[in-house]
Amino acid sequence: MHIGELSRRTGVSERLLRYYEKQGLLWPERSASGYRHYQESDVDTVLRIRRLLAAGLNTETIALVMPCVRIKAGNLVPVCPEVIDDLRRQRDRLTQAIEDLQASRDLLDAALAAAPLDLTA
Amino acid sequence: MHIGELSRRTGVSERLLRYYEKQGLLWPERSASGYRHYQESDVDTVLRIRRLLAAGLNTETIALVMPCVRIKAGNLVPVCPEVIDDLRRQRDRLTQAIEDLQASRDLLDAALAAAPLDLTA
DNA sequence: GTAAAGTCTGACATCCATGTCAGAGTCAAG
DNA sequence: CTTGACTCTGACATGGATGTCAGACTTTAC
Repeated sequence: MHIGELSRRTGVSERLLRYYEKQGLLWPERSASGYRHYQESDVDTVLRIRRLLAAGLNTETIALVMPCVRIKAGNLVPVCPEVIDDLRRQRDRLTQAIEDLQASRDLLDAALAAAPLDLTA
Repeated sequence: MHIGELSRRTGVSERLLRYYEKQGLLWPERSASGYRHYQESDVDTVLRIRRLLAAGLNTETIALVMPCVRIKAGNLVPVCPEVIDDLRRQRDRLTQAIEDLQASRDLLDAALAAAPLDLTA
């Protein structure tokens, strides 16, 4: 599909889709005339990118994990031995981020629990 | 304590402490001469702010939750019923982010598991 | 073959979280 | 008092994610 359709289907502007590509998060094929051509799976990829961004990761970090994610999804398995260390570090960073988010959520839960239950009573 | 000590104890620059105040995340008292005077509990507050920022929240959102958190910590309980919905939404967003990060981490784990174990052999 | 819609690149603009610096006032130790 | 460390405000700067616009080319529909 072309960029317009991907934009419509993901709700992400064409501008950003091109930006993500420049940051190494997407690698659409190009037609002879230069038009970007995306796979069906890119819809999912873009949504995943958006969630990771919303979770506080930057494009550089996301770029690190995307290729392996893709390869795993495509069942090509063993991949990029030279980035194994990067992956391990990334995994640890993800773990830290998860813990932080959980702590934050606990905080919110506590605040909600402290709120009056009879709001409109 | 003054801003310098708070900065040292939290590792957050004075510049940012003033910025957070301007964004409504901190409300230190002021001495007659205008010096900011922070509570012990502000050390914790600042660390919490940092975690929330790292988790992808912006200062505006954090400002929304901080009063409730503070009141909860201080046991003053009932607070801001009008932001309850915001808090719930925020919590759901965090849950979503957590799940996505976990999914990403699982993918990384799978990729790592598929990697050759005899890298240097 | 022409018009409309879609796409390309590249530039400029904005918002947010930060850094840095300057000039002026405050405080504490000698 | 004076000096040095600390603080205040305000301005300018930057990097990252994003918007918008312009000018040129491509594709599709008639």
